[in-house]
Amino acid sequence: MAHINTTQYALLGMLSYMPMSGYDLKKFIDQSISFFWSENYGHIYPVLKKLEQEKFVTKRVEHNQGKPSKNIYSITQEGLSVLTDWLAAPVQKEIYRLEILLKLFFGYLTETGTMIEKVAVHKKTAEKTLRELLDIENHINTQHHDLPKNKPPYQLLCLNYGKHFYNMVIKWCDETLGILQAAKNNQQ
Amino acid sequence: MAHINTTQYALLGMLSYMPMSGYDLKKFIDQSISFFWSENYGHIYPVLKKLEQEKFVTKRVEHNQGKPSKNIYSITQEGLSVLTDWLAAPVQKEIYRLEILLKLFFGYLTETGTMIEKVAVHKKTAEKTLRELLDIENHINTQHHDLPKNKPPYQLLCLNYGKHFYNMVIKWCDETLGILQAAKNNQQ
DNA sequence: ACTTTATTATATCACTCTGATATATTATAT
DNA sequence: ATATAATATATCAGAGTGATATAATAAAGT
Repeated sequence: MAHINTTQYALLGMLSYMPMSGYDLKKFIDQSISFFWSENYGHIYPVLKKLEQEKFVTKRVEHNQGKPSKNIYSITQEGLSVLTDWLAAPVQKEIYRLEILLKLFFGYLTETGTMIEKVAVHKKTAEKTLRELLDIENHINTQHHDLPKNKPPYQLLCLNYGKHFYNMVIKWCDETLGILQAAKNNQQ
Repeated sequence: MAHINTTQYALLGMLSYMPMSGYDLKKFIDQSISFFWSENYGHIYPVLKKLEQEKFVTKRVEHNQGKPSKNIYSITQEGLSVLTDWLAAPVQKEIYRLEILLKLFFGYLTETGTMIEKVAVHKKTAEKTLRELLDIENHINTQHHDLPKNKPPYQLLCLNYGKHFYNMVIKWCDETLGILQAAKNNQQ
């Protein structure tokens, strides 16, 4: 067997905020947790169907003028229960597959300049994502939404991970670029 | 279509070091790049078969006394060529799926103590991996293997990423645990 | 008026990758 | 003599990715 299906819990968690369609879920995920989690239609729709069969969500059809109809899913008591069970269960082994590092590991097979370019692009991407995260943080901080009293600011804790992560990536890129550039200068 | 098959390049890259069997490849990967890359038998064997059909590797059977026979794969000139082409190609979009953050994001649905435990375990795991990385670094530094002159120390650059990453994770865990503990004390 | 393009919405498919299990051989420990 | 561990390959169900197909309506360009 593969990993347990984590997508179902991601969807249930998002539906605990509010009832949504598959299309809404994708948009919501992309706009809130995309820096550490992603889902795609090819998985969302079949998983929603499965969750409905298991009675963890209920479906109703919403007819909209000016837009196609959509299937709105709501989480059930049973769904909320399996979601909180999952929250308490141990985290599965995290799998990292960092293609940038795989290329760098085999860097000796190619020109130093090729690797410099890869790392430079990686840095640019990290800087862009960091700016987006800071925008989100700003957005959360300026809107005075009533956070539940005495509950930790979970969204900000996640965001803080992103800030730490991308700052670290930028720092590593700078260090690495320095070493690569020095080696390249030495070659000439 | 899904992502392009990156496993084939990981295997070709490893075979550029020396000819190996599928079993050897798995061991080699687990012992060298497991902190940023993983492969498993269920993928290694079919990909090796495909690489052989495409003439990017050749197979010979090695009969060993005391051990089962094994299929030793060697990279061909053509294989080396597609490998270096891949090195020069842009890095695919990196996909992050951090289950620990997904749980934390939905933390408001459960007890603060549950989330404290998750983050504490995460910290312990990071500390253990960091210690393993430092052992590998020590190992690389003490063995005086002749690094190619004027070539950047690519293995150490990758390792350095791991050190930055796990140190960052530990720092974030400490910050997060402080905030969660404060919130919990406030609840009582 | 007509066509193109963008957005909303769902479904499906080929392919990648994961983790478990099955099978077989030999070495080592009990 | 038996159990266990290590070596070695193969296979399978299921998770997850990204592309494409389909269809409805809105907006924009010609």
